[in-house]
Amino acid sequence: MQIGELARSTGVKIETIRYYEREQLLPVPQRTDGNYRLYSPRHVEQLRFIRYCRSLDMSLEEVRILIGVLDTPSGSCQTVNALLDEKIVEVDARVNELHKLQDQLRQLRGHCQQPDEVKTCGILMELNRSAGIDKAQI
Amino acid sequence: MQIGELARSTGVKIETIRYYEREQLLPVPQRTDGNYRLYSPRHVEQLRFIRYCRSLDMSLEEVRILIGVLDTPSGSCQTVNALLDEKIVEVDARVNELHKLQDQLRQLRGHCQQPDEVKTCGILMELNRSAGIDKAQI
DNA sequence: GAAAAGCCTGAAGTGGCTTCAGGGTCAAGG
DNA sequence: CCTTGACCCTGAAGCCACTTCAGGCTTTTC
Repeated sequence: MQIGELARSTGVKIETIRYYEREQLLPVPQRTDGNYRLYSPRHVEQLRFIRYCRSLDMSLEEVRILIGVLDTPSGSCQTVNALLDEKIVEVDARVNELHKLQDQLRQLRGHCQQPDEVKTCGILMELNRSAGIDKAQI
Repeated sequence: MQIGELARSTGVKIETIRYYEREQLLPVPQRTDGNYRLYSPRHVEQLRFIRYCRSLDMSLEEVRILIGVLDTPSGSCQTVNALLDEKIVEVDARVNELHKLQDQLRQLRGHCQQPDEVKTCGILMELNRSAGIDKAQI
């Protein structure tokens, strides 16, 4: 299968596939006489694995580590556990941050009910006020 | 006040301040005879404004727009409202995504209770399985 | 007068891609 | 046989919001 079909069947852009190869996340594929890349089912599998990990918010470096772990089946899976635990903590923290952000944004939006002149706009006044006291809050 | 003091009093790195100047988010400051930047209280205010907007997840481009709006006090604040509404939608969407992600990560973590060999690790098996059926889910 | 602290510039690096410029290859149709 | 169009190739640059680095000047302190 060549790169276009791999791209279609995984929903990953051609450029991204080539990028993963450069980054050594995908094994170097065979080539045709015309220098086209030729992929095996193994590549499809690995590309899906990468994208699934990415959808779990893992960095490419983390995916690289996981692939390394997968390639040494007799080792311990400690690394995997640690990585996942850390990720869970990170995501929880980010969710908390975003919840606070939601509150702030909605509160800010409440300051301007009807469009008005800039100089009397409640949002802009509030933005400036908050920026001023920001340091005190922290 | 020179750049170091501005940095200390706002908690923004010196390099970041210079970067904002290059990006035209901060007005060009005066200089001393020795070519050191000299900032006024106006700069402190504007820098705080920028950082507060950034803490609300706005891009520098959006901050640039807001600063532009602030500089024309007689205009309408429609832009501000629109920008904020859009931001609220974005953040809500991101929170929903992250909630799903939390579920997935915790479920995945549940597959490995005690550290074991890679080849029998529930997490890695699950990761591979999920990657495989991922397309079907979507 | 020398060391240390502070400041300057321009360029390059970060991550995870995307886009661009300028080509080569291959199958189908005229 | 030739051309058109779909498909593929490479290397370099662009994106965002900074950060880091290399190499050098200025000011303060001892």
